[in-house]
Amino acid sequence: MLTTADRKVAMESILFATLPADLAETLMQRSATRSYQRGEMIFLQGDLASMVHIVIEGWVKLFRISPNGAEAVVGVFTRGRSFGEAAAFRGDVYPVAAEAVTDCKLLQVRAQFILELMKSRPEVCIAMLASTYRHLQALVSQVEQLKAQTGAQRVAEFLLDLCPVQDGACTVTLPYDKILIAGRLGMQPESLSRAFARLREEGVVVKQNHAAIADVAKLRGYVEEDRAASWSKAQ
Amino acid sequence: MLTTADRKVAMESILFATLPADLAETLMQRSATRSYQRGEMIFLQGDLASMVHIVIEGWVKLFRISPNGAEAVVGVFTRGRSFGEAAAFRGDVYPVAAEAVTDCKLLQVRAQFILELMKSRPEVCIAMLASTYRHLQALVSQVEQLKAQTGAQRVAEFLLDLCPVQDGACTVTLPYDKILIAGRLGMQPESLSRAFARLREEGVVVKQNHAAIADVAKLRGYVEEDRAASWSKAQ
DNA sequence: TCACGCGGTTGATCCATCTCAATGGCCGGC
DNA sequence: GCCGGCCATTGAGATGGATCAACCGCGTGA
Repeated sequence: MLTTADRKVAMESILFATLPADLAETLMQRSATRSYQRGEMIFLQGDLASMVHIVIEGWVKLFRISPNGAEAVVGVFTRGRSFGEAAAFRGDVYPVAAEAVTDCKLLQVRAQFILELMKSRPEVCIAMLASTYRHLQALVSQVEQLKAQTGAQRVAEFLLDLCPVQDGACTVTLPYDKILIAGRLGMQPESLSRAFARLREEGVVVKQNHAAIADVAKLRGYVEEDRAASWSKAQ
Repeated sequence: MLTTADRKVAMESILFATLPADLAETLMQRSATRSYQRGEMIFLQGDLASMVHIVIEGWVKLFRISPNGAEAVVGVFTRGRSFGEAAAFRGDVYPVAAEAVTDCKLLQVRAQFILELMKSRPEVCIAMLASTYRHLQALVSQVEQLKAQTGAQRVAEFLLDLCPVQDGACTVTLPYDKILIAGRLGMQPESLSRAFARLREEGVVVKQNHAAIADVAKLRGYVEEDRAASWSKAQ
């Protein structure tokens, strides 16, 4: 059931935010919410895609199992993020699998409804393109990070993304457990642990699921350091 | 100037292929081609995006300069591939830079024209979504490869993508120089060289810009091997 | 209450890749 | 034809991260 609060989250989601209110309302009325338990699969890689999903509550992990059996986390989403649009609009199969990493609640919209709406209202298209664009952006920056940054730098950037402020001190809450953070950042849990240890000398203290950053601007400086620079510092 | 052959390439591009012929024609007439020399910048990361680009001829590299100065290649495109859609439709800035890696010719369409067309013809939207989806797919699989495969496996997969056949022997031409291939695969030129050397024992012989694959199916097997398996083989 | 399992940390070691350096082949200009 | 520069390859050493193993703290359930 969609509560008023749920409705608000959905309306502010990337998918619906740029949509005229009446259209969003129509879509929502034709959609269902569904709850998943932690660990439950939402869909599998290769499943036929008929739904677009919007996270109302909780955390969802998108990942791919590569032929050699390794798991690669492609995204970790929480409230307001939508996923599955691209595949669902094409009536294609999902290129990734989705799993609930906490108990969670999703709003699921039949892609067919959206497609029909698109035919009559072009602004729906723009909204859909906008949300796909967000995913594209996120992936581009993920590729950049994987290719051009060390583990500790990726962790630092991850923390900065959680940070509400631009400078000064700040404490952030780690949104999900460290194993998943490690996966999201493309490393092993042990390496994440060591990355945190290394960040300690950059003024980051992690305790439980909280990270205290002494100086946000300084940490950003660390992310922007290249290897040569960090080497010269070590001399 | 658009020759008949150029026109054909554009019509078969991801962007136009799913578009009704009359619409594609309209767009093409309102667009210009432009040639770039090897090494010339097409646009910079952060430039205001007003054009959608379609490669008619040659090769284009999309890349990001990360804060620490390292370059991360996000894509390398040739004829029929379009890029810049997402940013241009939003009137946003390009999240990546584009450079001609060979002399090349592009068809450049004002995003504004496409947007106007979308308002009257919803099928245009679907075509745009489809092309954005292709980019998304490519990025997802790039992330997977970076996270879950060794360098030599990524190189092998790159070769297999170039392969026109499913099994047996095959010779492929490396489409651009090795430095760029290395960048595309997220490694240094030296590492690419060593990866080729390692693939020699999988039946791959590289000479100049040609790679001879003795057994395509066997190479695919190598890609799907995980580290444990290759380790046990070494014993 | 205690044993157990799980998430997380730490240590030791190994392996892949980066970096720096040297060399060899190819091509274009003179 | 020769020279210089660029690309590609190879070697040696440094480094980051993975892997394997041990260990700690905590919560849970018998």
